[in-house]
Amino acid sequence: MKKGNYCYKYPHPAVTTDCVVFGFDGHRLNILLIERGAEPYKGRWAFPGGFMKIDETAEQGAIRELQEETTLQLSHLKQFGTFSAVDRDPRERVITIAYYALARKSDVKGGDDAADAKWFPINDVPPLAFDHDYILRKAMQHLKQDIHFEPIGFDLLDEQFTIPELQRLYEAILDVRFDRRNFYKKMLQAGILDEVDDDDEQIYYGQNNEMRRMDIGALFGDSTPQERTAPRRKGTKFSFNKDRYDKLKEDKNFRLEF
Amino acid sequence: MKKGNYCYKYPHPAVTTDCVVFGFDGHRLNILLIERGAEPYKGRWAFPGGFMKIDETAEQGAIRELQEETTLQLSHLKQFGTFSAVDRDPRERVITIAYYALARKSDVKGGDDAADAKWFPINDVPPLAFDHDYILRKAMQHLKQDIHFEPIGFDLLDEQFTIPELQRLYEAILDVRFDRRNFYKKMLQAGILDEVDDDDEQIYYGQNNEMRRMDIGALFGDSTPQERTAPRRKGTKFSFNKDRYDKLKEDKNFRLEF
DNA sequence: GCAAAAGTGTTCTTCGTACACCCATGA
DNA sequence: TCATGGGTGTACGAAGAACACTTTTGC
Repeated sequence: MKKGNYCYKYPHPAVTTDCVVFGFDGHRLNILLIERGAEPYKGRWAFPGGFMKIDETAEQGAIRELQEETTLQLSHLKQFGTFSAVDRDPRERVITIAYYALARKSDVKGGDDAADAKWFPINDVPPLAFDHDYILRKAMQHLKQDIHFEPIGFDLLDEQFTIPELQRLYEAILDVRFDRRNFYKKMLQAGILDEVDDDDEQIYYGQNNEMRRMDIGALFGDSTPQERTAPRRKGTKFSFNKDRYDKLKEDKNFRLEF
Repeated sequence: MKKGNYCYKYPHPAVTTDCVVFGFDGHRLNILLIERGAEPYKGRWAFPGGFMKIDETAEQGAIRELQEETTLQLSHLKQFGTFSAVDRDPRERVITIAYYALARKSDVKGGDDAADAKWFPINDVPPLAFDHDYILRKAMQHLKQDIHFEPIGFDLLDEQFTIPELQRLYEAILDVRFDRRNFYKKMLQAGILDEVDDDDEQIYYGQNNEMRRMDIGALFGDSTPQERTAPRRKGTKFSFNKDRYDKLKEDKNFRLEF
């Protein structure tokens, strides 16, 4: 007979949520960790998370804990596993429902209030509390799997990004190298990126000559992107056109794959 | 203050496991359901499952409940989600960790002891208890996703199977049609199937003439499959060579995709 | 002006897709 | 003998992989 105010006929485990927050610094994939201030594992780093309340869903709990501990307000959490090893918490039986989330650099600004929250490059993570090392490996596996087939990478970049930035992101997550030229081709031909007109500098457009045809956009019925007649400037920004992606995915059995 | 013998400072949800068992009858995908004998949802059908014990992992609990309720002994359970809607069980707060499992016809034999367990074609499922309709949709999504890239389909067929059987399975799960000839080619060229020599009848081998070259197997260094000189007999059986699959997957970044 | 990164195009090969015929089996 | 399903080959086109050169930018 244990003490406490909430009693049950059979033993109940405690239920927590944990959230693996990924970020991208332009070159490496990072995760956001919290330094534990209390036992067990005091002083070790762990994922933001905590006990689920009895009147909230696990996802609501994860969002709440994330906000409380890091001030980050993220809504697109992806549940990737529930971990239930019997001895994973020395205090009592605790199972944890794990999510991952993707944060933009712009999300993070101002999030530094949380003094004990810190970003770590994915390849340089300290030993974590509980079974969080294991959970991290699983999170990475799921992120790799998911980004392979869904355009979630854009959630790690700012609204506007360059193709090389995007490539570095994919390379960091999947731990592979792509040929720059093939990456360009694939991304642009996919037809889900909008070129952002940098208002100051339109000099380069319509300037040049020799009708260098590019069949990008020839596929789209209604939308008629500007035909390129000159090379893009260095550092040309693009944005992800989610509407068009959704439409393509629906219409054709289109799939952007990496 | 609730009554009971196990008391906690904060409220704890109950934790159950549920297992969506898929089977294949040669033409359609089926799932195994249990008729509930008690309230709530008495008389409705539900997935085998039940409360997780305090000293077992969720997976162990799912395996145990499955065995108890259906006599099926399956070990390759795949966790695909944890469901935590606040009102999903009218009795108390219950979250459920959901798995799916794949059963062979040979597994099922003798499993009929469980009088209240019954197979239902996936397209003809009665209204289910709790949120199990929703969970079933999620299970299907995950099965489709998984079979796309992992050779789990073989776990639904007997050890030996014909290519058309395999094709019907894929078609049933993915709800698509494949061209028979292309399906043969893809499967055989993948190099993960062993042709089973039907001991009675080797008549057809080495019999015929005109050196019909097939480059199947030319890729494998050590293993040297018999070169085909005559067409296979109708109903030729194959088996899945997991070792070779694992090796291919490792060596090359090989991936069997559907 | 030099190094590092950005931007572009072409060729070859691979793979998916579409498609036609013969054989075996059983009603 | 006819219908149904099983087993095999071929040809075309799309997409991925390999690959070189020019331009821009910042030290």
